[in-house]
Amino acid sequence: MTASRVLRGEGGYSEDTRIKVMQQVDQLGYLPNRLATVFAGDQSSTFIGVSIPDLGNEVFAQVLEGIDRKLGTFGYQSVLGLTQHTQEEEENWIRTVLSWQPAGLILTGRYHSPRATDMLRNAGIPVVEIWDLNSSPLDMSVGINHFDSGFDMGRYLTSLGYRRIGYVGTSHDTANAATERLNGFCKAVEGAGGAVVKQLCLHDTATYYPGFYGTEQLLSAARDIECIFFQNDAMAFGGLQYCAAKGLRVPDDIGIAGWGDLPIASVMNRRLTSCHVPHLKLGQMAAEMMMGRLTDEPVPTCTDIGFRLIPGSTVRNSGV
Amino acid sequence: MTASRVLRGEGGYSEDTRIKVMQQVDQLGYLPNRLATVFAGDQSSTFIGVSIPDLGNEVFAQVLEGIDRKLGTFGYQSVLGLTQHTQEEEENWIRTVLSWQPAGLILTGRYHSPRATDMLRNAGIPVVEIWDLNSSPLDMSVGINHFDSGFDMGRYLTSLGYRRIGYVGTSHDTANAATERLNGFCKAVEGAGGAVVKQLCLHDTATYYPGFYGTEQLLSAARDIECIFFQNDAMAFGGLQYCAAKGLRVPDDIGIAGWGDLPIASVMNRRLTSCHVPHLKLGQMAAEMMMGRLTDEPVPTCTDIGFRLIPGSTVRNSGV
DNA sequence: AAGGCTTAAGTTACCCGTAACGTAAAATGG
DNA sequence: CCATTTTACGTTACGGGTAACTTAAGCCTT
Repeated sequence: MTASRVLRGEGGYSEDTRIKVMQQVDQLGYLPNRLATVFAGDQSSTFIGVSIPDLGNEVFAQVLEGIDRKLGTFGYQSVLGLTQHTQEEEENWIRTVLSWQPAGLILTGRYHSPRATDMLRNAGIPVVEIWDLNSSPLDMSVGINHFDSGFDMGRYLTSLGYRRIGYVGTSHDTANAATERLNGFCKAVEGAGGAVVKQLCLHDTATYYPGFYGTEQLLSAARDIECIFFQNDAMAFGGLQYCAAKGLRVPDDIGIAGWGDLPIASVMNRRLTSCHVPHLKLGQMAAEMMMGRLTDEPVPTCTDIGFRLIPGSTVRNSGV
Repeated sequence: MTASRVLRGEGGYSEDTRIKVMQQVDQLGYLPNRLATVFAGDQSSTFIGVSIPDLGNEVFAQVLEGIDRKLGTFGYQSVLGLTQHTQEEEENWIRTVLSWQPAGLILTGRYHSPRATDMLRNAGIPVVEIWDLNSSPLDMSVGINHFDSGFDMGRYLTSLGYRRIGYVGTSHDTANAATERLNGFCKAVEGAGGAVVKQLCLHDTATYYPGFYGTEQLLSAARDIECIFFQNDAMAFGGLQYCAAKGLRVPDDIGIAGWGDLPIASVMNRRLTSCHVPHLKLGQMAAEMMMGRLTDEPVPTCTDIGFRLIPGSTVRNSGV
């Protein structure tokens, strides 16, 4: 009992006792059971549940890295959940992870099942919704406005004279960030007198190879496409390679635009037209907002982390 | 009390009671506190601590994905630890995560601090050491023999006639997998009458851009290098781009070999000489071994997941 | 030297779910 | 119809750490 005092260093014991206790601790290899502390309700746990769609997407891997590193500096741990973009998996994961009394949750995306929303509200713990900026979040939110980023890309491409544009992405839940980007993109393109002639939504992962064969499908379905906007950079690289393999010159024969600005872009000889999002910073900010809330500091409810359009050289230089 | 029975469905209650209990559960939004169950010692937790060096490296992100998905199918959760390749961070993380009474641990690498080893032994829970195959593991191990994979690459490159070879990697703890690969590589090269003329170990992350400028450094220090072996594919891509930028033809002027076979390789017009490791499968296997041990099934102590040399076309075709 | 004060250490109760046991009522059986 | 079994539900105790309280010992003051 006195041992508990010694280990927490709260005082009320003599130096002799402290030494005796520490000797026993060393000798027995004693590790405190933090479960008991949390269970007793004396303090909250140092778990933060973090749900991420998948790690095959480098972007989310970096967000998670940012989160976990920042949490680590505060002595907190991430409990991971890969929810594969589905609300159902997210709901199940939330139920499970809440039963472990986490100190808070960080969730990717703004759309949750009704039951999930209920549980989150009842849990009474901080929740940060990331990725998709949510102006009326459950609690806190950090991310970017995907609609706007798609819109900006659409405006940029049409400003270069592109009118007949294609889209290659993947389909998962309809209400996700990529769909918002596509919506913003279409709005800008159509507003400028262009047309998104074909939208291809593959039932596959949003990675390199689907980008490759998706481009093939798109171009065989609509030969007169002048430019393709991809769901992300990985798919755009796949498209770029398809063009190279088929002898299509980029940007002379066709324009290519991605989204997300993968690290590999930094060493490519040709800069991919894309949209940069500070992934690592996004993750760190999410963790900081969480920690701020847990330490009762004033925390902004909503943080727009911002994006930056990268003109690149895989689209033509200026209007025709 | 009867409620506990109803929720666990263990029987011994009437249908009327069941309905009444479930109504209350729905109404109150009751979620069981699994902490209490574990704490009472009636069952073990469903946490598995997973330590990974970093997620900037796509390879480890995929390993983690494999682990977490597989654990998820068994109703287990990963508690993440990014240990940045250092034993000290690993030890601290182990101490913390053990205090949460995890059901088991999955650790990257075979080298742990003495205290960490003590804690792991005393914890009395399953431990899987991944990545670096460990023939005498603490408990279980799954991975590949990195020395052998480096050796194979060295033998392959010398078989093509390369004699003056360079290496570009990063330095972290000396005793890690990349170092083992380099050791195997050097042994093979020297055994075949070649020489690893310069080994560059950058104090940076093992990613694209360090591969780019590392190549510059290496080539300016040793101009007569015929071929470069990189710590991983990301660095090799950086090297490839450096060569392209400087007008060095690959493989005519210089050979380039990476390691790890990144997904992006699948769409490159030129196949990077590399070594394929089934990352996702490695992670899944680690999770399966863990679950097997937890359900008292017989589990192999050591699983060699295997690698496959990819000849690629960034080195010359055959001996000079 | 008696009374008050400080410090060190021990005791009790609680957190929540469940194993183990207890009990009352209903069902079964001879 | 009473004895026995079964069913349904209640009670108690426990796990490990700690807040709150109690006790014992040491110290000082007048």
